[in-house]
Amino acid sequence: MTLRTTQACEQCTLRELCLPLGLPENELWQLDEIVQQRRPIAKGAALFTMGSPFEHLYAVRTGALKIVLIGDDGTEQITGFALSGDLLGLDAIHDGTHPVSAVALESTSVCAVPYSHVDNLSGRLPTFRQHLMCVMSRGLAHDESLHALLGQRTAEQRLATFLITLSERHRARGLAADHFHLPMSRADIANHLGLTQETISRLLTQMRQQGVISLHTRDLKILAPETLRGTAGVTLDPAASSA
Amino acid sequence: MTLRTTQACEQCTLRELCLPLGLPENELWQLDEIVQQRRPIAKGAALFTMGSPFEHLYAVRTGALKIVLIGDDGTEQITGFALSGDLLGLDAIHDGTHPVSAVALESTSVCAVPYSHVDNLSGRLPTFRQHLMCVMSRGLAHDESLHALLGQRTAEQRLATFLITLSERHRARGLAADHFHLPMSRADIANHLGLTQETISRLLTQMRQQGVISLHTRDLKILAPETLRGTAGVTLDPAASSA
DNA sequence: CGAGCCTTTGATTATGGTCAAGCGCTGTGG
DNA sequence: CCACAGCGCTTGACCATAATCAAAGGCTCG
Repeated sequence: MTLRTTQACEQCTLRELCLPLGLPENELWQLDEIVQQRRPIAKGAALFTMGSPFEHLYAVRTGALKIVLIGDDGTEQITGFALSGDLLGLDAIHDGTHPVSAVALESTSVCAVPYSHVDNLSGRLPTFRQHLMCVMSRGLAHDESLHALLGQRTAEQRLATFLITLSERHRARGLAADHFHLPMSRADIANHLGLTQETISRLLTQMRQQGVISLHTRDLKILAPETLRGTAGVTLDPAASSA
Repeated sequence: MTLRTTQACEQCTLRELCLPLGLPENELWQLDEIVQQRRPIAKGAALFTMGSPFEHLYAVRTGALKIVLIGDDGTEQITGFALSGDLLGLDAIHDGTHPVSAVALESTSVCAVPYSHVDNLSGRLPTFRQHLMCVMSRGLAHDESLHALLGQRTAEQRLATFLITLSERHRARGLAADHFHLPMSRADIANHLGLTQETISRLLTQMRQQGVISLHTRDLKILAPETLRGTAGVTLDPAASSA
């Protein structure tokens, strides 16, 4: 299940996004030491499920996941989408149990880091500790922006903001910001934004007709980023989606 | 402006909620050493404002505040309410600037802790570091529940959940869970829940008529907690409101 | 090639928003 | 102590946005 590879953080293309950020060259090996690679998670399978014991932090290497919270009555809420470089599990530290599930939207590979080792490193390497605090802090700030998005914005503004945020996250990874693949379904987007599948579909059609985007199945091109930004109305911090 | 008092964490009634939690007796003085008391903040005044430089973490001693995020277009979103024992400013760590404002809802006093000292303590005292991580982690988990509340619930469910959450927070502070004062206006509640003042007013009237609550001005009694819990439908983690 | 899911589109409805007016605290100054 | 100003709250009438219900078309994968 868990297999070590020769893949080192030092060579990873995600160094600048992921945990290693801020660690001096000569300390990097200490992180490498404790990072475990996992075999890919199949589309639709869970990396971890709500209620399961918390042991590892995960960093997404390739692929994408949705973070899902299931309510007492069975309703699902997608609280975020994790892309490569994102860190998962930080919300589980406080009670040793995952409060959400993480489900792969496509074949996905992750690095796993035992949390006990993370805590240990935190005590020994100030820069690592500070970086970890920054990641969590950014998560909190991001959630506040999301709250504003759901609390104050129309369906159109939410969708526009969502697309821009995705675009920015691609840019941050050195990928094309104006042409990418949507790993999630319309229903997933709708759920995340507090809307319905039908509303998302109608809005996408409308944006297509207005020439703001081009979209075939899940292949998205942003044709008029400025227009999109205009309808969004607000800027949502493009940082860490979910924790 | 900043005055040290003889008030020690050791004697504080909030010890079990606040930063000292988890610190062994013989380490507590190290926290006392760096905590500063501030003169009370008047109703309507800000403890800090969005965009201002981040230097201190704050712990609410008495009173209550609303945490407000102001959008590019001037719209305000109240992302949470801070009660005694709550920690403020954790969302500012990542970029050295407060992403929100904190405005007193009534005369409020706080303890201020320079963040540089917090970081320093984190490095030296593992239990302190772990507690801090727990607080942030709980904040992240709480925000996920809030997302579900805004994304999936009706106006009535949101309000019921809000009242229950407030009630639980009072209970956690050793106060009456079924009879307390609402420090915020109807408009503030509405804004926080993504609704309007009028909707909140109508729902409160309805709950009053059904004998679920009694409410005169801002004096709230929960008469039928189980009924309220029933209409809420979901349980929202009553932990740290906002960070 | 077919089953099943995802997506689109249309018709209708409902929840909560908007606009508007009046009441009632609360606190201040005469 | 009372009067009045101002804000907060309530209530009503009407409206709009997005949900719901329904049906059909289009990928994807076995």
